[in-house]
Amino acid sequence: MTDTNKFFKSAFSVDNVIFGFDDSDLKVLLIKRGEAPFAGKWALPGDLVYPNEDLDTAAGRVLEELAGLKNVYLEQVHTFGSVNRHPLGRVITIAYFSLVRIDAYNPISSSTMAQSVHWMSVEKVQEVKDLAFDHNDIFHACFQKLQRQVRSRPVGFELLPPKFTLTELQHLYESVLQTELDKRNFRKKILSMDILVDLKEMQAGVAHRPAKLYKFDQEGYNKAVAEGMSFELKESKPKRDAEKKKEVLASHF
Amino acid sequence: MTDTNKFFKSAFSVDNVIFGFDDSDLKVLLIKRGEAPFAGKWALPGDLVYPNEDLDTAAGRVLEELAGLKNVYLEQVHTFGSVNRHPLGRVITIAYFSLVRIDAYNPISSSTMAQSVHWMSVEKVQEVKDLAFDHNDIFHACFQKLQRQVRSRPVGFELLPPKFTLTELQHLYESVLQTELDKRNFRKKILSMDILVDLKEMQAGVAHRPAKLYKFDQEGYNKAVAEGMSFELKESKPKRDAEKKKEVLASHF
DNA sequence: GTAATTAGTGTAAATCATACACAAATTGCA
DNA sequence: TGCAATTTGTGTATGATTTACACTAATTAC
Repeated sequence: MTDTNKFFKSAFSVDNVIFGFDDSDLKVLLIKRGEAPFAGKWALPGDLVYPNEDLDTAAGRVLEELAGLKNVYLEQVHTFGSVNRHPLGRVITIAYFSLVRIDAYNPISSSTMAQSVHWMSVEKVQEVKDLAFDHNDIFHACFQKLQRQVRSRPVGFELLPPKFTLTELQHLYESVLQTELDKRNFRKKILSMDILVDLKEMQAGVAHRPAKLYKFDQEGYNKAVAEGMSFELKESKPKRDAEKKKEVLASHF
Repeated sequence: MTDTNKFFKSAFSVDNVIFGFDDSDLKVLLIKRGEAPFAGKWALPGDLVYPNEDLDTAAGRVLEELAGLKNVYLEQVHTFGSVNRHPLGRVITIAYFSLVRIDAYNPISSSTMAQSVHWMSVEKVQEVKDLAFDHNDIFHACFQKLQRQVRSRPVGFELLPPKFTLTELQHLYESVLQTELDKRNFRKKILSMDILVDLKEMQAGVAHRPAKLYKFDQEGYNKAVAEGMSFELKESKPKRDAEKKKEVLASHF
């Protein structure tokens, strides 16, 4: 199947779609390239994988070098390997996404890689059609994966600060799913999952009724996962007849 | 991000978990290796990617060289790149799975790669713990992916002959999901999806009441997909109290 | 103290999933 | 010829889940 003397000049890199959540906006960390190819274009952070480095390690390294963050949630998404995707040679790239708390973000200015780093909202990224290389495709694949993930894992907890309100959590889900959710149904559901702890604390300094604060219950989550629980989400928009039809088909054997 | 002079001696391969369905058994195509490393061990079919070849093309080529099959359903699953996964050098591999009809399988005996090729049932593969390289991990990842896929795409149609009975289709689903399904509920559901055409033909030559034959309705499927339909499956085993609890959590916002 | 703002809460109706049993159609064989 | 064996094909009632929806409570700013 493999034969070392068939090796040819090639390399592999990792690229990382780093998601953060900030003031009701889901954002992605991009770098403005200073050098050719694609000088001046926005690109996803990435790097070649070192000879003695596992792929996941390389993706983690990129994140650490760029944002000073260790041990964040990281997931491999897809490998992009079109022959001509890189102008300087045959370079395939393994795409990852990661979830970070923007409030913990700690840019290392001395990074040689970071010419100009920017948290861009996903809406904006979706409008920028000329990211470097095939990074539009990579972003798209990773965002889609996140949207699927959020339905089966309470992915939100990596993105929010340690204490948060139910409204903040709901807004996070709405940003990820790019849809609106019904407040009462959302609360009913998420509370029934037994993955939140009511901190018996209140929000302070807001010009309206203060909200209760919650934290993520790691134990409750582990138990739920062990029991094979899945976390599903559905939008709450009013359904018209045409839309209702779909749902008939979406049901189960 | 990348710099051609940083290239080091490395390569990438594709490995392919080829699923087929035969007499109520889901099977995988394996090759018995004739040469070191791992001589005598079962391995997944794969090959190095050629310098001017896209990844998907390479995966398709492996399939064509080995089984004489073109244009089959092929999907990238995961990339495996542990530093020491290959004894002869740094070789990462991009894993694919494909779905083929065993009745269309057409082995090319002159293939230099094929020492000994065998369709092994997934149950058996799950018991064989010493596939070559990290192929146990690769198989596992691909089978899991198939199990997820089958819930959101009518994946079965690539695996069955053009005309089939509902019972055959049900057995296929049961093999993939490794569970039993309720006959009446399965039929109700799959027929409601509008992806099957009743051929108004009957099975012949069976020593019992003959079943109706169906074919896959490509148009109906395309339409359903366009409408954002999802195809979900659930097992039909009796639920005891402990199990019922999970389902409460599995519901939707 | 009043306006503005957001938090927090319950219920009824519709839909969907599940559990379950028997008659019909064919072949093989006595 | 007909009876045993086998598999097909079909409907309904129950419980669970999802959905839609509106008002009161708590706070700040002025």
